[in-house]
Amino acid sequence: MKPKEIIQAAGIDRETLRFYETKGLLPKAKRTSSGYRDFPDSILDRLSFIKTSKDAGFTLREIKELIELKSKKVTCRNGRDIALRKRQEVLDKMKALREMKKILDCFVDACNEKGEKGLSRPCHFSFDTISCKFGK
Amino acid sequence: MKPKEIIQAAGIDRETLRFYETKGLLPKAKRTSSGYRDFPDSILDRLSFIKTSKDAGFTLREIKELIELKSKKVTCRNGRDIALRKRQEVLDKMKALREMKKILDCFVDACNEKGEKGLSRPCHFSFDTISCKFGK
DNA sequence: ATAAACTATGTACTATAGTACAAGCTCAAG
DNA sequence: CTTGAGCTTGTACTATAGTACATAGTTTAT
Repeated sequence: MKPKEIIQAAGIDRETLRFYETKGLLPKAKRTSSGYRDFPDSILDRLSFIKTSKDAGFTLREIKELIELKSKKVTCRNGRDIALRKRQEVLDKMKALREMKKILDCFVDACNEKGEKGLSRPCHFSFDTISCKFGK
Repeated sequence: MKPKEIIQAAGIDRETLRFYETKGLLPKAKRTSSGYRDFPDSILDRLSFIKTSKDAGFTLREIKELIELKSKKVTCRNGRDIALRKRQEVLDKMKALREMKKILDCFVDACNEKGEKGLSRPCHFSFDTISCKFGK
């Protein structure tokens, strides 16, 4: 695949594609006679994996480490253990999100409890002290 | 509270405290006669809120916006709607994390399926193509 | 054949979130 | 009354994840 096809299919821009390439996150591209890059179609899976991982809050460095588990230096056992640690990080992040959701729900409830008139006025409670008096 | 008490209680360092202060994330500190800062105890709630928000993947800019909902310019209705949008972002992040967890689970299962001998050898499948053939 | 679109490379710039000094006050203990 | 821990301000530096631009070569459509 040529750059333009890739960036259209993956929804990233040319510079980001190159940036990921310099970071070693992408499969090696063949070169045409004139030096144009020709990536394997699998690059779309790779970019999709990068996106999912980024959305999950992992850095490009971490993503690279996951990608490199395929390398022949890493045994399945080591790879599995690394994956299990990452899995735990994911669970921790989920916990943080549940906590955040709770805080936001409480804030919303506190606003709604003010009724129609209250909703039109400034709200003087703030997130950091609200700590879910509303039993959520 | 004086800086040292705060950084010990909150587990951040002096420079980070000051950095947050310059970013307008912290309550105003009174000054002692000699110019030392004296923060209200509520700073610990604030720092805790910042931590939760950061763990949930929000930027300091976003966190500041949430903190400023208390300002008198914002009605409860507007504040509530902003909170509801943030809540949706949290739900989206949760979805990304579930997706990531699924990928990691599949990788772990794929490794385990190799058995004792396989676990000691390199694993040649990678995350971006594994796409949960294992029915998770 | 020539202009427009596409590509490669290199460099520079941005924003975010800190982290690391350095110089100079202040306060509390010995 | 001095010494060290703690404080203030300012400045500079780092890493991450891009984004923008300039220059130059290549392909494609008219």
